[in-house]
Amino acid sequence: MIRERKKKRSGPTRKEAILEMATVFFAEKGFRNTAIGDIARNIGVADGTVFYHYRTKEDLFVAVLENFKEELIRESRDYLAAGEFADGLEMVVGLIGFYLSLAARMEERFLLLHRHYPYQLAEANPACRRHLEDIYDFFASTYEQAIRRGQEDGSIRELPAHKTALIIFTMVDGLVRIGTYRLYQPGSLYDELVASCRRMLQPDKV
Amino acid sequence: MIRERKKKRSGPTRKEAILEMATVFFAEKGFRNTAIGDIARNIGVADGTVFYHYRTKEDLFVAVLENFKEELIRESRDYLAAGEFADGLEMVVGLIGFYLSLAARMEERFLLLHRHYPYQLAEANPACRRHLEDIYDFFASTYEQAIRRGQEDGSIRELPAHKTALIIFTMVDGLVRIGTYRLYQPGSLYDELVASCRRMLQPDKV
DNA sequence: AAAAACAATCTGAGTAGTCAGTCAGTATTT
DNA sequence: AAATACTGACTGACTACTCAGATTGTTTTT
Repeated sequence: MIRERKKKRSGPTRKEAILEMATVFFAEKGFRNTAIGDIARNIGVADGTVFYHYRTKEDLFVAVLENFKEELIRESRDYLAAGEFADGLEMVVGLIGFYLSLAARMEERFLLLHRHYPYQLAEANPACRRHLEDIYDFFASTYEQAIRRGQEDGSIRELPAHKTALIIFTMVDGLVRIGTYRLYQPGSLYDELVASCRRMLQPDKV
Repeated sequence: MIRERKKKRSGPTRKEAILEMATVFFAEKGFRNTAIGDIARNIGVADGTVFYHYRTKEDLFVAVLENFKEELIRESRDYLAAGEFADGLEMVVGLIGFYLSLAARMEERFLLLHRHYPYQLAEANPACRRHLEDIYDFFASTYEQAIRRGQEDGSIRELPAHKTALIIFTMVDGLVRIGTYRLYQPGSLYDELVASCRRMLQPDKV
């Protein structure tokens, strides 16, 4: 079989192609409903090739999760580095908008986090658990920093920063989930969500 | 085989036993990871018996969901009928507490709603979709009623009742989910959640 | 430069296992 | 006798993973 050279920068390597295709399938159909053969066939590769690069299906899943985590965190860091926020409260609002835009842009991949499988796997697989914790810790601590900043500059009232961060993150992530389920049309909730958070965080008027 | 009589009130019928055991397995292990044989073996019944009462595995799942929906709504109605609330805001707070206690009491069954499978099935299976919509509509509209009542009695400010109801429900349900995943210890978030909601809903002090 | 040796990558038929659903026949109830 | 409830061996389809051998890429030797 004639195969394109691959080390010489001609697109993704096969290992990368497998990871990408696996991401699509795991997100869209779930772990159990994805056959290794689905992935292999879709990139024109033999089943065995998948197992050459990833020891087991589970390993492949964890690699997909790790890859997604890294992209998530990288993009978020970029946003935070570029963004200038008037105060802590505006930073919280900015983060909410960013998370929602990220979820819209990576809609398919976010499904990975909104399925039950990874959390189940996390109980038996420490690597999986670590990736999930990394993701949640990253966002929770980012919200927390914004809240503390707001408390210093007076845009946010005194309240437990960590707990409040978790509550806001839960809220925003829940909104994304509702959108995915298509039980409600979600888009219109954004403005109200931001307004609710402002009321929740702002100091009482004096 | 000697079999206990069943129509004569000696415990659940076999059909009911199958439904119960299926609930446990679908909730705990998911649809795809539950084999009909698991259910049958655990109640000492042949595989064929399950298919005698439920045409397919999918039908059985929808029956489980319907059953859960009915219990959820029945219990909630009982709570609402019994509860006396000082005003609309206290009713919202009461509902939050009730939902969390329900989720704790039916922890296993709530997993049914926190898996992705039912929402995926809903896209192809109208009965499944209807049950999910019934559940979400019920809770959303209950919160909405409480908010409207609060707006009449002055305990809640002017805000879009329906959207706010969805936001609060999302928040509370998200809290339950976080608890299930065991990534954070959730219990301690309850007080802060209620405090956040009060701030979100209360009129500005004048 | 060609050949040979070595290493890395890939292949796909094969294995062993699982499981939803069927059905012909048996047991129980009415 | 008829209807209903139940059985469990069987079928057909699927699938994770293996492995012996093929192909390709790189390095060393001649």
